[in-house]
Amino acid sequence: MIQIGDKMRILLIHSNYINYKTKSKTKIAEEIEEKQKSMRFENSLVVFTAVEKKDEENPKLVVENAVKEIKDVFFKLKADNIVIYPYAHLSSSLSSPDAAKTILKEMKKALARDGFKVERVPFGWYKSFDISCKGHPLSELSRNIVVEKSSEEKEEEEPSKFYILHDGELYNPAEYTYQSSDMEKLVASELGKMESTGEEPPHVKIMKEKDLADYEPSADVGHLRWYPKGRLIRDLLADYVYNLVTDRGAMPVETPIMYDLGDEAIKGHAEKFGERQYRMETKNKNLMLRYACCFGAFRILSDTFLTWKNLPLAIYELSTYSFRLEKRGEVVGLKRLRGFTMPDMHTICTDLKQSMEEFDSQISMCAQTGEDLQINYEAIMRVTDDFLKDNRQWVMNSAKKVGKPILLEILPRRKHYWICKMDFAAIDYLGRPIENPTIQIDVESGERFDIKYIGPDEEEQTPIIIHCSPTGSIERVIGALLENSAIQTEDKPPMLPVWLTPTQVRILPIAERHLDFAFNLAKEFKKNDIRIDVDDRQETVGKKIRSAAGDWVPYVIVVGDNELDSKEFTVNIRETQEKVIMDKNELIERIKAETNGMPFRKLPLNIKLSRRVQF
RNA sequence: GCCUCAGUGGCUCAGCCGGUAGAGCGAUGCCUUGGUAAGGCAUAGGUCGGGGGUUCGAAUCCCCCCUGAGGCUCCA
Repeated sequence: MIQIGDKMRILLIHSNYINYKTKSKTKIAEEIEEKQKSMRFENSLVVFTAVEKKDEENPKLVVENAVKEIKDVFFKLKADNIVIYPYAHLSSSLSSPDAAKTILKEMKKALARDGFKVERVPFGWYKSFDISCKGHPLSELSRNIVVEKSSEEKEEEEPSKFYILHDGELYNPAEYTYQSSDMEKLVASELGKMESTGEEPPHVKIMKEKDLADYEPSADVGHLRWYPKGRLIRDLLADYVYNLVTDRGAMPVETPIMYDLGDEAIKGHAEKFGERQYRMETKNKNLMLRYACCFGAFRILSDTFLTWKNLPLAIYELSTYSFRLEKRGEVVGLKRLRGFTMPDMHTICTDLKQSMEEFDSQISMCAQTGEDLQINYEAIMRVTDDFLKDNRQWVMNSAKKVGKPILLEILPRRKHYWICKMDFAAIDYLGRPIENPTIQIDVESGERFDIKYIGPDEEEQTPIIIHCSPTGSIERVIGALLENSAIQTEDKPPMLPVWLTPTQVRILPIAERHLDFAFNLAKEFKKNDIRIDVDDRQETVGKKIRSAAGDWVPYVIVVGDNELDSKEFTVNIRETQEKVIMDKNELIERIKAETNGMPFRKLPLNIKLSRRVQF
């Protein structure tokens, strides 16, 4: 909720000139230099300012908002400089003089930092002044500087309560006997009891080594470049989620990545994010880059005529990209980025009951992605105390749908837009969670964005909205897969699921005379939608085997004189490290079975390894 | 953002009580025409993250900035 208190008042005058002369000191006068006793400014935007009592509660925000307003006006005019003039008479509830001085000084600093020519008239003196107002329509404006603060900031927060929820019973996390070490790690991390080993998560090195992605120093921190193999995996994951949600009836849309903060609903939803927004100013707009697809989705829904017969209704978008201005020290690898791609589905439901049914079905969808991606998720369900009291039995049943014990967080009161959410996390090599899929029941945005549907009684109703990212961000999925591979190294060779691996089959010809045969064989696989390449480099077989292992190729076939006449091949199978004799069709069938139901894209690399580029 | 640490050929690193760079892998060329995790020889490749300072002289010492890692906090 937004609170609006008393606020700073400013009067803005676009003047031909202003000059002032100090007369005598008051008790609260600030010390000034001789030259400040009398000054004149030409073509100035004069900002008469009264700092109010309430402004003392959040001086930083007041300064920020005042500066914003001043800049807005300044850009519309052709003034040369800004003059901040303390003017107590605008207010009947003044702040303390010290607070006022600090705020005025900060305003000047902030404007100067942004490159404006700005002066401040001495505080606490009786002054005479002359001003010549230009008199055009915009030359006299007054503004109230609104101090907004979200309810999250006010008063001490009561801590949440945490339980392990196992078969409908609640356990104290400290006394619970964990069956899964991942769950134990997740709980430790959630409750702030993680011991850190101080290492870099291994996926960062792997993503570079395998030519998937890398940092882009010429962008902002936390924005990546993706090489062809990484791009392929991203695309396959995008296809995967697209199929997943459209099979369930969601409708894909695409919406802008930036929004006008002049729109009250946009602004209200954005404020929830506080400082983590990327903002940009154009000539007369204050814009933000989206941090999720909510903005576009809600705007579509609020402009759509809906009746109860349409609901539940889901629209889906893959946000290439979403932007969050994460703190510098927190940005790392694929785990925490400032620019990332997130599948984002919004389902609008008639009422809480319908949203709870949908929520249940989306739990199954999220759990399914864990299986398809071969990633182990642990789950956290977070509910407000009120919601739990009213829906205890449903919460217990929903938790069971996860199929294993979950962590339950009970928030004493609602502090976000949701009243119930489920988060799924993979655990990385170092035992830290990577939060991925999420489902949230949103009771606030329907009203904020003026989304309505016609109910059975022909009355307008406000719907409940569910936010869901079935896999979490694409980058985090890849991060989790790579972390998994680092964990796997201990018992089996690291690899990706076959449907996601760039080269699925590699042919190693022994000598040059086997090349034609190798390429012809490769064609057969290609025809069957299998990504295949040929190591045609002039290297020994040993070296080619080694290099195929480095590329995590799941199936490797060596062809030489023996194979030219035979229909059978010795296939090196990475997963089991066995050599198995198979004919072509057996291998094709095996891969088809393994990748059944998963999306396919062609290999975006030259089939000849001799022609490949290293990134 | 704050605290701690780091930044040397494409990659991994050595050199760092000041005297203007070195290895292995990789790359390129030649030789080798091969049967399951590095065949041989040779060559090229570095404004030592950027800027400033101290000095006769700085990769090396000092300051600022950039980038990266870990922690604090939050999240997809």
